[in-house]
Amino acid sequence: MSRMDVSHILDGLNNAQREAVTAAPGPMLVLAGAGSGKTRVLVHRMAWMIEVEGVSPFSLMAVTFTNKASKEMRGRVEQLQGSSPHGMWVGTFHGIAHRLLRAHWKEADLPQQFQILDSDDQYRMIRRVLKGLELDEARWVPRQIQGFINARKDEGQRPQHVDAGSDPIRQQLVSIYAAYEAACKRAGVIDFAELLLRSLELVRDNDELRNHYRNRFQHILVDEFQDTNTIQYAWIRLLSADKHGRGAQLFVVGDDDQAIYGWRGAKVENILTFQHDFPNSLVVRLEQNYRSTGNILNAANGLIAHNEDRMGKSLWTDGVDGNLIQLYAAFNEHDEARYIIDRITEHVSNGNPRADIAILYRSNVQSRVFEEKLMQQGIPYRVYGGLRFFERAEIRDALNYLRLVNNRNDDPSFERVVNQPTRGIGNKTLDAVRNTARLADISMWQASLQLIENGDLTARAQNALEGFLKLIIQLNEDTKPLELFEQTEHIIHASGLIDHYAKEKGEKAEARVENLQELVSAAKGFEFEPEDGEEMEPLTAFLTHAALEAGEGQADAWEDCIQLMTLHSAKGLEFPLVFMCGMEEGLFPHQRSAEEEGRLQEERRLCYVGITRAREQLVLSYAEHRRLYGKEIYPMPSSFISQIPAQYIDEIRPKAQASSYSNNYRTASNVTKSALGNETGFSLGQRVLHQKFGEGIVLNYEGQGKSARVEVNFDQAGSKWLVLNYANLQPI
DNA sequence: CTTGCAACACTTTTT
DNA sequence: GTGTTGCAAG
Repeated sequence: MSRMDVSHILDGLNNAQREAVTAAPGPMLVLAGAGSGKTRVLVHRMAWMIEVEGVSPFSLMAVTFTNKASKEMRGRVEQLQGSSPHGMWVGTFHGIAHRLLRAHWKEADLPQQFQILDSDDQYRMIRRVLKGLELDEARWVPRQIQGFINARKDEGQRPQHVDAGSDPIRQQLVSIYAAYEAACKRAGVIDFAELLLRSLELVRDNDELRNHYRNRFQHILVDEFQDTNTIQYAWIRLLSADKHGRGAQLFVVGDDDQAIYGWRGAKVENILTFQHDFPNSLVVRLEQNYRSTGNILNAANGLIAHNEDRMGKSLWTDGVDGNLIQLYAAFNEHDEARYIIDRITEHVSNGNPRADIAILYRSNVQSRVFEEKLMQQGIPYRVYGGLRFFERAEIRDALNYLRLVNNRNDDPSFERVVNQPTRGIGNKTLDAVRNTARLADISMWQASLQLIENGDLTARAQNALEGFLKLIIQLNEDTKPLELFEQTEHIIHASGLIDHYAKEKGEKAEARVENLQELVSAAKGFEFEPEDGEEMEPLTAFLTHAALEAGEGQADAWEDCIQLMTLHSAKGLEFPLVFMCGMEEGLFPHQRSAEEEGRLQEERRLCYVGITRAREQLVLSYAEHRRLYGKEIYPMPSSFISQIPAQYIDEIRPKAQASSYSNNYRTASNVTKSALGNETGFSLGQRVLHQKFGEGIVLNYEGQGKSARVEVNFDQAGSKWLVLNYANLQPI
């Protein structure tokens, strides 16, 4: 090999990173701690392969879990390389699986224009199947069935593979699974799990194709390897090099300490399996952290050390120790929010951007209090999660019209839009259609035609149904010559969808109309970029895009605002100032995870993920009293707090005096409020009304008799000390 | 087919 | 406490 300048690839890498990037081709496991520069390693590894090893980008594949991650990876490769290397496959597992299935739809036994069923479509489909089987939804809960089917698929099991034994419930589940598969096939649709399973079967059962791709891909890089499920790993494994070196070299990067998706089928064990499957694999640990202060890292290390079955890793930094982690014991969730927002206000008034600040919580309900108070104070914030653009009802309606116009046998779409807007096709008519479809094993469209032809319906129903069929046929004719965005525009108008929403009142309806218009813009701006030999109808490409990339959450115009999100959504992100709230037993670790040791360990990893999001300052908080789902609870502080070595924690108490009370309070969590016993007649956390200041919450009290005072945090006026004798507080 | 009311449940989320 | 869903009446 001639000497070449590789400094741009290697400069700035530490020893471990360098070892990973420059390792000779061969199976490789990189255990990358939080903030240790794993994306960097992946990207530089690709550059190394291309520039130094002389591997063609055509022979590289890089797989991620999210679109965001794959976009970032692609962007950074371009940045490093100066241009986008062509022929390289960078994408999500689902994206790449989809690509394979489009290319080999015949071999995969799919219709050429197959559509993707997202979770919501899938749920509806399952309910239809249950109806068809005349099963009671109360007994056969669709959500559970959906979970069952997806879990089977994630394990690689078809209905015939599931061993139901003599368990009648399980046998029934399997037959529902089979009926669901048949329905999907009839409609020409496949769900998310099916994308993966089908492409696994494709390369597993088709020698020619498998050999083709094994010849093509010399290197496969996998991000977030700890999140892979059974079939994702099996799929990579199929393409990987055998003992003769034929196939791809695997370069997998992951962190067992950040495995937080076990509940959705991810198998951390794949890390161990990998080492077993590739005994000659090289293992590199990235432990130097470039994100957080020493104290934060030590806290994280201390906590995660309580987990068993770890690969073992310890983060360190050559940076400063920084501040201690602060712990605030709040009286209740309002006090917790008040404290955090006070801190935020202070931080921002020191000239820091709001976007530097994140409030992290275990479950979405917790965002409410913060939202209320932030809104009240006019502080801009953004809540992650929630419905995304392509998941909104009106958008799904429109897309389903597009789908149905494109493929009349698409039953899920038929069902969704047949009476949206209402056009007199009620349940009775639909039941007839469903029954006919089921009995004759035909689509609802065909069944409708048959019913009309045979005159099996009442005149009214027949008219309405015929009207709908004609509408779809008309839409199809009218939109044939049009561009995608014109098709979209025509369909939302001619179907009556947009009028339907325009007639509804309220802000919500207005937003829906706007969203529909936005959909037209999205279609206009949508450009399908085919890569080596990919072919897709613009409409199919657009629908695929909608299913595979549901769009941004609250895609507000970028504004400098406080970031609110669950701990799960925070994975992969970082913020200078992080608040982790609701650090309480039952909330975090969550009640439902408490019973099993394995699930508890996953909660602990989630806590570890949260801690390692913080760059400079981490603030933990818990409430001694919380209103949750309309019930009063008096939780214990999270066990995770005590599992962080005490020397890294700085306890901030509202008032020393109050804390001793509240400590008693906590240990006697089942004792009633009156047991608090003080002379003020008010209890901590109680809501009170003041003539001038309005409503507030009792935070603290001191003194006795005439001099007794209470501290009240008023919703509007803020925190004040009041002498009880004069204040005339009313309990609420 | 729409409206109203009662029952219900209530981690975490990407594709 | 809130939002969604199912069922029955209008």
